[in-house]
Amino acid sequence: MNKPMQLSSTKASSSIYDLLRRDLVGGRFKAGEKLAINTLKEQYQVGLSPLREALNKLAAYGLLIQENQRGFRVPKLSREELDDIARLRTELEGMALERAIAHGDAVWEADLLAAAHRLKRADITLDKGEEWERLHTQFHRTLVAPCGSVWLLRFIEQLHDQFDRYRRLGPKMPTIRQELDEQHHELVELALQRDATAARALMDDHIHKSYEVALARYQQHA
Amino acid sequence: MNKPMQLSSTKASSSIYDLLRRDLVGGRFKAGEKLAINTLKEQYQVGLSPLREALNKLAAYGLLIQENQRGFRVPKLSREELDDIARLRTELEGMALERAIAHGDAVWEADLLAAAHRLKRADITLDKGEEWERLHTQFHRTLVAPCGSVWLLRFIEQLHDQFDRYRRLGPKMPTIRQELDEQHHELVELALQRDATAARALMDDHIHKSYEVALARYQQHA
DNA sequence: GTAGATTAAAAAATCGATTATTCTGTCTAA
DNA sequence: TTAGACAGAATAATCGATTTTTTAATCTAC
Repeated sequence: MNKPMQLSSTKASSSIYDLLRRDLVGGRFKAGEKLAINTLKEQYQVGLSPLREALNKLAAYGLLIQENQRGFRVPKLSREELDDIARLRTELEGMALERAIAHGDAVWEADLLAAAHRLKRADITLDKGEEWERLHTQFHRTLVAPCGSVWLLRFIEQLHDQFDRYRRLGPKMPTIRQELDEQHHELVELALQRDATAARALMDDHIHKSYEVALARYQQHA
Repeated sequence: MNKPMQLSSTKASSSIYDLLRRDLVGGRFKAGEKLAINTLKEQYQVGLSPLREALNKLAAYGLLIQENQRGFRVPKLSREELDDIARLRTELEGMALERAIAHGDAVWEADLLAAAHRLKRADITLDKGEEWERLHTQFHRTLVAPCGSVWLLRFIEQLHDQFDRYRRLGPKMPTIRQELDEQHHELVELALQRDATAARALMDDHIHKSYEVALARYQQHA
């Protein structure tokens, strides 16, 4: 009766999409680099059709540039774009956070505490980076989840991915990382207290600090 | 020396993407409808591969839903989503308009006047609908173009397409249409006067009026 | 009757091969 | 010496066929 209900799709095209997205956000490809489809085919062990379908989706999503008859390339990075992304994140995530605080219920409160806790644990146990990244994304997603706007959430997620292309250019910076981690917990507190104004202000600051990290890394070239 | 510089890509995948996007926004498919790929292949006279690549892009863009192993379907419409889209449009387009008014130069002013004029002419000459739609989209695009944020423009365009799925459910309504057309010209005036506050207020009202049209059409079923 | 199994038909996803386009290095003529 | 033309190699895009999965219809046991 309880069907297997596979969470991760068995579709080749979907799994290669997830892998490529992760690798593009994580910086395993150089910005501006041209993707050699045949090489990817071997590296990821998939056929041409599913691979191309995944690349097309990623291009529509903004993680790749598709050029007329010359394949796909990784978008370049630029100071201007980083500024743009950070500014929009501030606007949209602030908006979403206010709405989430207005509408979030008890289940949300519990989810939020859980997400923050898991994130802290992953940080303490010094788990490998990819897992921390997943939990970090999940935390921010949970924070704004009950904002009531599917489209707003969609745009925020897209901007997060774009932002992370910059943030993840360099290695960890323990000092600033700790500061940002503390803000995660303060965000939870303010959210539980339903202090939308203070929460939004803190979110602004949180994004600004992350922006400074990302900018520093970008300027150390890549 | 002057290369052909084909504006419309010769790529089958791209042209079928444009066609399908236009038809999805224009309501030539029923909401919730399942797309029969083989039928589409014949109707649009393209091969399977370019067609699938276009469908994948449209799914990533939000004009189609891709289900695990059962193809593509047209997203359902809902009152909640229409409200969501209209609200976000108000926020994002207002933001973009303010920034455009702050940064737009003399070229922008000229483009704006031209776009508004072309739109008015198309309306008077009662050109066929598709051309008016193109000019209308172009006008709104021009209005916010110099906002300085590539990502904001991208999101606004996406929301416009989504909004139009509702707005274009029914036939023209001449009375309200005229009112909206007048607002286009008032928007140009306020933009040229660099009155960001008034322009934003008018834009809010413009979107709200369009929303009422879209809502009425949605409620007359489809 | 009805729930569950079985199977045939339909449709989706993928593969392997073909075609079309772009890129690269070499050559020629001014 | 160098701009342009050309040919061959590399790569992208597309096609036709195959494989896999879902859907629908029928059957069987209770």
